[in-house]
Amino acid sequence: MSQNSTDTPAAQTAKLLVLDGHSMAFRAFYALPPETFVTDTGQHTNAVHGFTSMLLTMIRQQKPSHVAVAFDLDTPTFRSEEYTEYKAGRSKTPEEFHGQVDLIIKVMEAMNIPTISIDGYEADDILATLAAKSEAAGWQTLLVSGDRDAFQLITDNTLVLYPKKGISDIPPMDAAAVEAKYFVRPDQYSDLAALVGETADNLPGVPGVGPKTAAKWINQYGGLEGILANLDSIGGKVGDALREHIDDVKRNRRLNRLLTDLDLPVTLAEMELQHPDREKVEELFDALQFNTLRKRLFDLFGEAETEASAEGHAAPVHGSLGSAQEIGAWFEAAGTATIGVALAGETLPLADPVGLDVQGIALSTGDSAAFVALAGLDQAADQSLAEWLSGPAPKAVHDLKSALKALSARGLSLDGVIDDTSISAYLIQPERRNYDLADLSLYHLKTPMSVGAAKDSGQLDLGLDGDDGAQEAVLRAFATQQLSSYFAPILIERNAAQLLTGLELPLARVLAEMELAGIAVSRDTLDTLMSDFSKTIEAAQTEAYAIIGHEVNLGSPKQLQTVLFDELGMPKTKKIKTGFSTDAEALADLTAKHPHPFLLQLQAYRDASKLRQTVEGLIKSIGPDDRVHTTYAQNVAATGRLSSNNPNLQNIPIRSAEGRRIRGAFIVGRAPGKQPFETLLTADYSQIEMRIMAHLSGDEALIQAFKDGEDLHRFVGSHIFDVEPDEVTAAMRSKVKAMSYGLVYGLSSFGLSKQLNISVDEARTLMKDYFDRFGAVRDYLRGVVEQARLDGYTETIEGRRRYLPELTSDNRQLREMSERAALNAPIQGSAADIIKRAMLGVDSAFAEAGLASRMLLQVHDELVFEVAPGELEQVESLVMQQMAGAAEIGVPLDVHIGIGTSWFDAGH
DNA sequence: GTCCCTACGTA
DNA sequence: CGTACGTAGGGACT
Repeated sequence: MSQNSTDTPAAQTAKLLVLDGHSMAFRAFYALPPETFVTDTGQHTNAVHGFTSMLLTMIRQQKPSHVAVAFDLDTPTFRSEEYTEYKAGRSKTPEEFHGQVDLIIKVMEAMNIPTISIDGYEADDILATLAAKSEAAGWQTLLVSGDRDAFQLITDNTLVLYPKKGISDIPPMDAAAVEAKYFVRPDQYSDLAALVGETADNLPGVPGVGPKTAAKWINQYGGLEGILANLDSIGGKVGDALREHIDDVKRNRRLNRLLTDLDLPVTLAEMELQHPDREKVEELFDALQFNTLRKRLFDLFGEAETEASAEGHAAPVHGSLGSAQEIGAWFEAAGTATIGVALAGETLPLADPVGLDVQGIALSTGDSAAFVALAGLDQAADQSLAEWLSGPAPKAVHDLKSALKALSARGLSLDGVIDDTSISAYLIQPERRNYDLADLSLYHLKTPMSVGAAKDSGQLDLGLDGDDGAQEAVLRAFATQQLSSYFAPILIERNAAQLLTGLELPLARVLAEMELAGIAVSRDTLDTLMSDFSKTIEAAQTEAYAIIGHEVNLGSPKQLQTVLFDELGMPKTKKIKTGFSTDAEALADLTAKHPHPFLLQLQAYRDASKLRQTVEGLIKSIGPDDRVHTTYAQNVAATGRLSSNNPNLQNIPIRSAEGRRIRGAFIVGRAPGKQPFETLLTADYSQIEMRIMAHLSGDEALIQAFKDGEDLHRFVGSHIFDVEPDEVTAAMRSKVKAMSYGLVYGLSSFGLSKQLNISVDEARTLMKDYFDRFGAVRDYLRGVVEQARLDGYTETIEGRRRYLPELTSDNRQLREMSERAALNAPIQGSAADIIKRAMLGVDSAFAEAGLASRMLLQVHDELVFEVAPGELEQVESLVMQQMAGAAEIGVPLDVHIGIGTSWFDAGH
């Protein structure tokens, strides 16, 4: 325990940081997903990454002068010798954890940080010994451990960091914190733990005694010794239990006492924090594929140098910007770099199309961040900000469409946007389910979107700790900037840069306007429908109950199964996970085989309930402007289509007469403060997918048919049934239609036979005849899958990719599903490309012509417009022109236009 | 409250 | 055993 004088630098600057390596590695392991952190060689690195990241954060935050890491060994310890069950019952370490501790030790070597382990003792004993040495030298000590036993070591100069869950930014525990939590002093903590027991170490305590009782006794008798001396005077059931388990308590206390007098192979002085071995770090981090961490590490150690040498030099502007001068200076300093922009504010109710009440704007380059609160800006500052936002300076945002809507409510515009990371992430990975910024940051940058990580990059010293909204926005701005610069080369490599800049980003602006516009609805019409559908529902319900003689929840498939298959003894339908299907197809089947009045009432109930549900949803979403504002998602459909939600206006009924009535509730509206619009106009592509199929396959016969403007299905029918076009019957035509569309989805002969209610043989013949006549289509469909297997992706006419790794799966079901997706994606996706192109064209054409008419809805192959008075002719011609001219695909793009004061009327 | 399942509306 | 979506209720779970 001797302490020679060379071990002792100036006491006021020395601060020792010691980590319990194993326990922190475990914490890191469980905090980060192992599947995200794996090298090309298959080595998992999540624990290594998390551990290193946490260490860097601590070095940055705590600024220790000395650092060491202690590890347990696998060999027995004096504790397991005394008590063989010590730490027994712990689950085996997960497969993915293997090898990671060795890697952590290598990282420590590269960073010149000593690692210590001692045979027969645990890491916590090393921590205790080091704390004692440090204490004796008059240093400060920070111990990082996941073991609560370390609390006994807390003094005025020794603190313990006990990371709760994962690795979070929590302050170190001091004596006051221990007392607040456990009601005993740190030096009494081991007494308390001995009484209560420690599950993690498999040390049972006194049954029925928790921290509260233990603390009470300790405070009453001064500690375990006092309790032992007064054993007999402790009453109650717990007193009996204590006496009964007193040997356990004594054993616990012997085992949880940490040793402070180990002989260590390293002196305190040798723990002085040094510069990392640059070469070793480069080599190791290359192997581990730690690119972001490498930068953080070198930034951290590089920064210390520059900070020291650059004293008196103007640091980059950090912090809250309040004046025009500050704002200008920050942009000046930022130069021409792309700046991440994120908004802070209050989320508005779901029904409000604006979404967010903007209160501030966060900005971030790679190494400097700032926040501008909108409130309290003087006119000059306001103008300076507005000009920058609407100017050409390159910006990256996450979710451009939302930002545009929110800013427009503040009279602000946003230009110069070169990236929307929610879209670029989608173009890179179109199957991903969520594009939350924090998830993308973790997945792509391997960096949690946390205050700690940002601070390590020199980003967050803003003095904004009190303002969560601002701080969070700065974090988002930073993560957006980082992601954007990470994505930029990937987008180019994947041929997606043009798609982003030339199509999706401009489209976000068009969609923002459509969402803000919404579409007018007639509340009266919807109310009428509501009551009509309700009447149908009630009548069907009453009848159904009467028929079976009791009530049943007609909306419960489970209860219906009982009625249909048990009570009414109907033949079994197709099997589903929870029994037998009661879906519409199954009910139709049953009606054919086993007619029963209950089935009719059930179907009537189903139909009307579905419609009422649709109407109810619409009524709920009517805004104060008597309009419904949907939200389009640009990054949901894997094929490149848009999707619509809140409410979904892409699935408003049209097939049944009753359902179609709902379209009558969507009506022409009036612009605020202006005269009413004149009419609605719908424009839809006819058979766009078949035309794309003709184009992609290059089938001359199909192409010619489209060029000649023939009735496609009649034309195909005449070829495969070998009759004159006017001899194609309705039945033939509908078979051909089903098959043509089916092909686009990868239909099998089995599927076709089921759909058309014909034999599989007949279906097979039908398909063979089709492919005999249109051989290029068959060749194309085969080729698509083949090519996709080779490339790993399919491509649309705009180069939009869909990645299909499962085309080579051993699992047949997965593989065949991917094959069908591969057939469909280029066709559905190209159609999506074309209508998106058309939307941009229409938007520009309207703007150029100075029209007040506007686009309201997109339904995959249809656009809905509100036409201002006197503009009908122009709108019709521009829309036709832009939609038909959206792509040159060797067959004409036929556009059908309808006009009317409601969507229903316009659709006829 | 959350999740899965079934069902069903659209292109 | 036909692609792509969003929504809603039931029912089982916490």
